[in-house]
Amino acid sequence: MQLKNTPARAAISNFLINSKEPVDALQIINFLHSKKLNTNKVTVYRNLDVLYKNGLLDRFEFGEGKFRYEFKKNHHHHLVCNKCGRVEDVAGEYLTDLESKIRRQNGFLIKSHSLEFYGLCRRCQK
Amino acid sequence: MQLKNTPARAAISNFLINSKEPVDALQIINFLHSKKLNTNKVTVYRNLDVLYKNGLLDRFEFGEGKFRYEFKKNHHHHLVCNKCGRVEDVAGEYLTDLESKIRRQNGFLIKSHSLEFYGLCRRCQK
DNA sequence: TTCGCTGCAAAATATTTGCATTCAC
DNA sequence: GTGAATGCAAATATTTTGCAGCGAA
Repeated sequence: MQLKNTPARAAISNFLINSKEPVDALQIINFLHSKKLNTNKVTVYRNLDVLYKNGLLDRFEFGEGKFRYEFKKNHHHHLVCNKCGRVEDVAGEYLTDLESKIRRQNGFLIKSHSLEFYGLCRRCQK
Repeated sequence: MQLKNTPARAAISNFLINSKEPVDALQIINFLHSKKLNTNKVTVYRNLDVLYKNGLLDRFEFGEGKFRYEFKKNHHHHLVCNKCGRVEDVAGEYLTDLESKIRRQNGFLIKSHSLEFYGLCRRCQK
């Protein structure tokens, strides 16, 4: 499928690119409204879907009952603060040893993994 | 809070204990209905909530947009098959080295982590 | 008897679908 | 012009809340 560059898509992509942490659909909708770009929420969901399916976005769940998206970047994991909700990145570890062990022991062919850490960020420990 | 042993709670707990993989609310509701125990879905959700908050259940998300629960057992991770949807366990690795590295480098205090692998189970590779 | 549990109705939240119209290329 | 994108309304899926009555301990 041939992706087109519409104002809504550009704004959504821009917001995602500039976000410091994975964002959910509502945050995008609120941002667009604050910019007087009154994009319909359906359009936001459809854009997230298309961008995700075309491999431009990564999608995560952090135990919140909703999805969060971020522009694809180097493999990394997330540190989710249980207190303030902030999400920080931590450089990706490929878990290669563990994955080959699983391949040997379970016969399972791993395509991807998802690793999140939960706890207290530096700021919230004080 | 003082937990009581009601028929609904017993049935839900039993189903969770006997399940080979984490289950969602709907699976529990369907099971109860199949047993002619027409427990209301609200009761199921409330039981999951109470059992989870009392530390009897673990709660996971596998990128499906809903929660799955399982009776608490030894620390382990999940192998989620992208084709048939089956979930298998893999013995827990504590990621201790990685966690202390994160503690040092990010100042983040880790309380828990969640690690899921996605790919193809042995059966679905054939 | 008390406090937790349940059912029912309704609401809240997150996401998806149908359809007609508009727009990017 | 064609296929993709959008808006609106409506629907679906998951989960939560209010309230009155019931039941386990």
